[in-house]
Amino acid sequence: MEYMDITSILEPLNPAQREAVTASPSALLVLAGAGSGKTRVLTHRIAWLVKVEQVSPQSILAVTFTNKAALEMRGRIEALLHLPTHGTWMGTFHGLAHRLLRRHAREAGLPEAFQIMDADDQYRLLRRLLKSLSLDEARWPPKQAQWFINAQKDEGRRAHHMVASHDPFERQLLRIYQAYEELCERSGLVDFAELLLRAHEFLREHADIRAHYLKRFRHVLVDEFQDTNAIQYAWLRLLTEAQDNLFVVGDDDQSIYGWRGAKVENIFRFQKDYPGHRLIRLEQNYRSTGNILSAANALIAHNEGRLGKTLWTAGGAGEPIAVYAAFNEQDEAYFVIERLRQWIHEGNRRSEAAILYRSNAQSRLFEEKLVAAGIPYRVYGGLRFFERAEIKDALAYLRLIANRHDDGSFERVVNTPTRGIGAKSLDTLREVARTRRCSLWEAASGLCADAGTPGRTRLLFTHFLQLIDGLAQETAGLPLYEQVKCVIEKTGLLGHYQKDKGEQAEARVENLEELVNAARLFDHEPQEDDALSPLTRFLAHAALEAGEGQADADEDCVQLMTLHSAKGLEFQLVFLAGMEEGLFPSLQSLEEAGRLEEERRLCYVGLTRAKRRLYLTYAESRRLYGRETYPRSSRFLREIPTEHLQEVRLRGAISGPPGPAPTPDAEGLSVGQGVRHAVFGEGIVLQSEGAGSQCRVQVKFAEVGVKWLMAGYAKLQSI
DNA sequence: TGTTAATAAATTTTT
DNA sequence: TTTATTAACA
Repeated sequence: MEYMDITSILEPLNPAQREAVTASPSALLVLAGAGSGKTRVLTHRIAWLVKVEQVSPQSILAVTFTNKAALEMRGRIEALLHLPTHGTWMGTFHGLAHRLLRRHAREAGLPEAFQIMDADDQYRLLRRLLKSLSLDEARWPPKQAQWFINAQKDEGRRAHHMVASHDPFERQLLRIYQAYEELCERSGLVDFAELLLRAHEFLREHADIRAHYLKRFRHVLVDEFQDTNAIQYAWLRLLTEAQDNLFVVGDDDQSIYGWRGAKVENIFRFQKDYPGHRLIRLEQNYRSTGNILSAANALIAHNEGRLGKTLWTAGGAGEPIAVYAAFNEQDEAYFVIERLRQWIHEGNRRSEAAILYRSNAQSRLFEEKLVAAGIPYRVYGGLRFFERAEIKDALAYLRLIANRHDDGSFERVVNTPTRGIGAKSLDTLREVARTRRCSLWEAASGLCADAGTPGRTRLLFTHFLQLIDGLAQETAGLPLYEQVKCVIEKTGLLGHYQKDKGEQAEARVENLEELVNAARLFDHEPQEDDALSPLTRFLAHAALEAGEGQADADEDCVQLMTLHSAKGLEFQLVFLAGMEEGLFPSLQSLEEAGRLEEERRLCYVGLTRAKRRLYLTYAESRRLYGRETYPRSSRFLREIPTEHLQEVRLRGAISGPPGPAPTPDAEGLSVGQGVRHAVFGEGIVLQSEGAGSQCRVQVKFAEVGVKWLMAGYAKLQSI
């Protein structure tokens, strides 16, 4: 019987995969190309450890980036082992850090009832904070402060670690960071980056507890290693002192989240920090045709400093990649829809076709045309369930019940539905809270007790406070879904949306009902975490797993998504739309050298999503932000050898040599192009207007900023 | 308090 | 062009 199990673990593997799965103890880096069976290696490795090496599932720590990946891994391992895996710490970095912090809240310096803020909560908190610091939002955009703070935390830097910069702007940001930390501390709030940072600091500073986990986790496995940021890497270092138990899988060519703090360099650091490591490359691809792979290989070869990897397939070359030069974006969408129609007509599944694009804004036209053609489709991205306004309102009430001092939640619902508590009352309330350095809840209690407060204000606040206190008492012993139900009814939230006759109101009511349902299902899930109340667990779940984007996943429909969200997926038929300079690679990525390489990796990801048929399309003219632009075709098209491409011509006529010809406009200038000016120096063309002698171009110069120039006079030199 | 007009901005996104 | 946010208004 044992023997059979080993067969099922090893048989589906190729030699390289088998080598990785059965490797004896040592740090191991698996460089897994797109479609080379990365997840399979990871899951089979775990199965191997448990079945053959007799490692207890409890001593395995497996980390992924998304909940989806974690779920998939768990499912596949259970299928492989015929065993439940609940004893295994398997989850996202954030999920596991959260688990650690809940377990050791006191040692980590957190209140037992600490709450997790999602990005939106964090943004709102910062907006309030900036206001309370009397900083002008226009000069200090909350988004920028948020970005700054998260970037620091991702690097493991606390405000007090940082030396005040000479740059006054950064100095102010640092002050904001400082104030933000204090505010979070005071209100028991933890943002996403804080989960990781706090867990790291806590493990670092508590040698005894660290020793416990070091002993426990005999094996640490990491998926998508190229996406780890500095603090995640430091975290892994702490947990793998033994040096021989870290198994990471990743692909430097698929690192596309550098802008979010991910460090491909971690792969190189790994090689230095774990000198005894082994490196295994998975280069056999089971997904795409030979043409697609050769194109992808050729494209990515334009990047420097790669670890190097060449995908190959045992299958045939397949069809060439089709390139279509559309007149404009309308024509492009029209072309794609026609080909989709054909595909469906041939009896293929719609869900096996995907339209991929660089930016979300591009989806609109495809959607319009798909609607007109009556083809069902699904757009990925956008608001997820737990991010919807009405759901966040309901959760805010629940959070207030769990923790009265959660000011963000207080502000969110104190006047939702309207209770006559307007901006003025809130201003006084905030003022009281600030001077007394207390929470809004305490400030409101204070106002109610103070005889000097105007009667109306006092009445309204008393009402609100009683509502929350009352709800907390009433729902105390109830099952979770009853609690949720009670809250959305008694607070008037449900009634508020039921009365509303707006377009979205009906959907909102449905969503609130769905929330009750989600709570019911959640309560039935096996309880992994010890002493936590169901409500606390549910709130954490809502923040950490925001849910799916759209519900109608079961219908067979065409998939629309950005290149980023396509990572990890595969489709028989792929359209890569908008292959234009300035769009893809995006304009802003042209300004920094490293970012162009990331765009190229993104293109590599896009190409390797296709299993059988791939279309690359671009428009010779595109309306962008209400202006007509005449972009050049993407350099990425030109980086693919023409032997793998075939230009598509509508209306039959077959053209001469395959491959896209660059299409400069009359002046030889196009958006995104680098230029040199005799006086202003080097810059990038942002847009152009008019034609012939009237042609004007807008150029962003490195030194003198953005300028409009007459193309005829400026004597711009292409670079 | 909710609506409307004006204004500004405009990649990529998971946790 | 669309979208979001904000200030002014009824």
